[in-house]
Amino acid sequence: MKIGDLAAQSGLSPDTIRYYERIGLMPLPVRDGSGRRDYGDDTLRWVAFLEKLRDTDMPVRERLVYARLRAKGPETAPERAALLRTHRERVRERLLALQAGLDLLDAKIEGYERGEIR
Amino acid sequence: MKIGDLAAQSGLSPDTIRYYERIGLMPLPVRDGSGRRDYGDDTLRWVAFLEKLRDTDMPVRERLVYARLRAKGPETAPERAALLRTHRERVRERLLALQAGLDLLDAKIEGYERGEIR
DNA sequence: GCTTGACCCGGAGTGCGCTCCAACTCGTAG
DNA sequence: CTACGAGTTGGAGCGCACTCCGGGTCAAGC
Repeated sequence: MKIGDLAAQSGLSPDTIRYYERIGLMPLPVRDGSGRRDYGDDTLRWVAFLEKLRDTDMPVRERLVYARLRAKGPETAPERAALLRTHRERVRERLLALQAGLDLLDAKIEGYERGEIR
Repeated sequence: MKIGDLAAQSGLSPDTIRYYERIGLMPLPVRDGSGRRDYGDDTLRWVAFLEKLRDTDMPVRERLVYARLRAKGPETAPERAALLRTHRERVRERLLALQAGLDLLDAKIEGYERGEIR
């Protein structure tokens, strides 16, 4: 799989993929005969997971920590789990805050609909 | 209320308040005898509302549109309501995505706990 | 009367997460 | 054989949302 294919299938741009590689989020891919990046399906799954983490607002720095632990080997599994648990707690809080915001919006829109807001 | 008091009560920094004023998010406050900003409780309520919108990821640009409509007068109420409804839809989607992310985290952490992840 | 601390202003700087660019090299289709 | 599209690199640039800075003013407490 070339970078363009990975980009198409992951939804990231080639530039973003190279950027992720530069900062260490993605492992250095093998290169084909003429120096082009060649990816396997494992990479696609990894990128997809990274995107899920991003979607939950995990900052790049933290995804980086996770990536480095993963690269280090299976013995880092407990650390990775701990990292995910910490992050999960933040996601839960964010979810609550967002729900509160949604409730406020509902109330505010209600107010507009009743003509109570000037 | 001086800018420091408003900052303390709203949780924003004085710099952020002045920044909001510069870009038009906040109305120009009255000044006391020596040129200092003097705020009333109405401003505190407005700032609090702005923060709630921010907490739901409404971008500054959009809060600005809302602020300008509000400043324009009561006849813009329908437009403001429409803006909030559009935003609410985005918040709902975000909430779903976040919930999906949370589910994934749960599953992943489960996997780590079962020792299924290398 | 002097120091202190809060405020003023305009503008520069910061951190994040990309995104774009120029200049180059390839492999393939016509 | 050549034109094209997709890839390569290092580095610059961008949009967002603040955040900080320097140099100044002013009112109140000691």
